[in-house]
Amino acid sequence: MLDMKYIRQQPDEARRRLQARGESAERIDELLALDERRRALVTEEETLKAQRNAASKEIGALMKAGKQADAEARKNEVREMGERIAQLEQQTRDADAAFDDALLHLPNLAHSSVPEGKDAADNPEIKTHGAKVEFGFKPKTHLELCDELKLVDFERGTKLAGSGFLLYTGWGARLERALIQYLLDLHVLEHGYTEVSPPFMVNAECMVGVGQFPKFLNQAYAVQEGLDTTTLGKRYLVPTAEAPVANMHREEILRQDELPKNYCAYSPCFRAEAGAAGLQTRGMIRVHQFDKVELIKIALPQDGYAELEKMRANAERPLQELGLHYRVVLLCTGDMGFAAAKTYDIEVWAPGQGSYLEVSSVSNTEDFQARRMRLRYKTTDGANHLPHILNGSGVALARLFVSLIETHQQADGSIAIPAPLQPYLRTDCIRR
RNA sequence: GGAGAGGUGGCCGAGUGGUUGAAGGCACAGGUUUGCUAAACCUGCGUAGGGGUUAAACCCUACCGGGGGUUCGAAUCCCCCUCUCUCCGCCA
Repeated sequence: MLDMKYIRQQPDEARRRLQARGESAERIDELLALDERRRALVTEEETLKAQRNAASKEIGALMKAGKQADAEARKNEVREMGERIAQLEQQTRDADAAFDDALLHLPNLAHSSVPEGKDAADNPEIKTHGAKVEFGFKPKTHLELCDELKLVDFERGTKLAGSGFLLYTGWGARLERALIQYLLDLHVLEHGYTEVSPPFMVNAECMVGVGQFPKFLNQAYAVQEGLDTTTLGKRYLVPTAEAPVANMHREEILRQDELPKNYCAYSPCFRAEAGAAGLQTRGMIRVHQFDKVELIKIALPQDGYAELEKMRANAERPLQELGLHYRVVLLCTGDMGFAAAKTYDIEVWAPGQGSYLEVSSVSNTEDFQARRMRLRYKTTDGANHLPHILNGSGVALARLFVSLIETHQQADGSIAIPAPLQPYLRTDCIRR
């Protein structure tokens, strides 16, 4: 959620920055109009309330003094005032709702270091690590490897839950589990994050807090208890651990010396991908459920961008250790997610696909999410401020799995396991 | 699912219709005393919105889980909802 004071004070700048994100600048003017209407109603309502409060106090004094007749006369006056106030209250409520709805639908504005651009084609590549693997043989795709080594049973995954759901089997299941454990250990033991294991469902408030709702409600899986339709929408399967973890301190006031908070969490991620084009019935690139280890930071505003760089380095680390080739791109204004002010995407090379796969998105949302969830911190002199909230995948698993097996496949069809993973998998090679 | 208890400021905890935004305590900030630390004492200290100011000061409104109602006036009375806790049942 954007700062309305900023929009009121710098409307031209807000218009320009919103436009850079591919949104219509008119939305600022709509918002300003709604804000003005809202404030006019509030002012009128509060003036009347002040009069009523004063009159009520007088009535109390009159009654105490025994002047019943005078008190009754005043009561009649005030009663009429009450009717007008009730009308205004209703109008204010409606105006507030319209204003809030408009504000909640506006995306975050980009940080000044973010390049302007229209879409992914305008994202500058800022770094590459390693090089595309060369094979002395024709490399297989992850689909072939999964079939031959029986790592994933795509048909049965579909049988169990429908297309876009995976059934890992044998070494595939063990590899998935090993990767989760490896990633958690890396971030917790070596990068100093505090591990949390959150609920895999959250309420709607959490979804609003991180910016998933109201705009992307159709992307979520809404849960219902049995056939009781009144419970539909009370909870949603998490699209990412960011939803529960970033909201851990929602509506709290943290002490400045508690920051930064660094959290790391594993969760499965559920995404309906409504309307997404090209959802493959086979393959692991785009699915409705995948595993992910997520990093979350709550930081002082002045530290937000330094923490973003740290987090990006933390997210890159496992790719380096696993011997994977990847690149980092800086998302341009037109390609960023709704809540982000600045985002790095980390894309890992998948030789069988002949393309880079996004395995991590590392963002600073600045105070956008904090304002939505009313999360603040108190400085030592007692002032409340909004912290920066950062999130980053560290990393997404299904695609990491693809890159890993495609990269480390060998001529005989087996897969070499990189050293850091061997203790978790208790083997150095997966073969039939 | 059944029965009961309860949601008050950063925390604990008083408060059953009229200067109660809310006693008291803790925590926190500033100060005094003091070899240091500690202790004691004094002072300050909720959140949000609107108005106001160069900025403050200041003024107003709302908020005691949420929403309605009664009333001139509600933390306080009534109704609904919600969440938490305890016991029972069921269950991984």
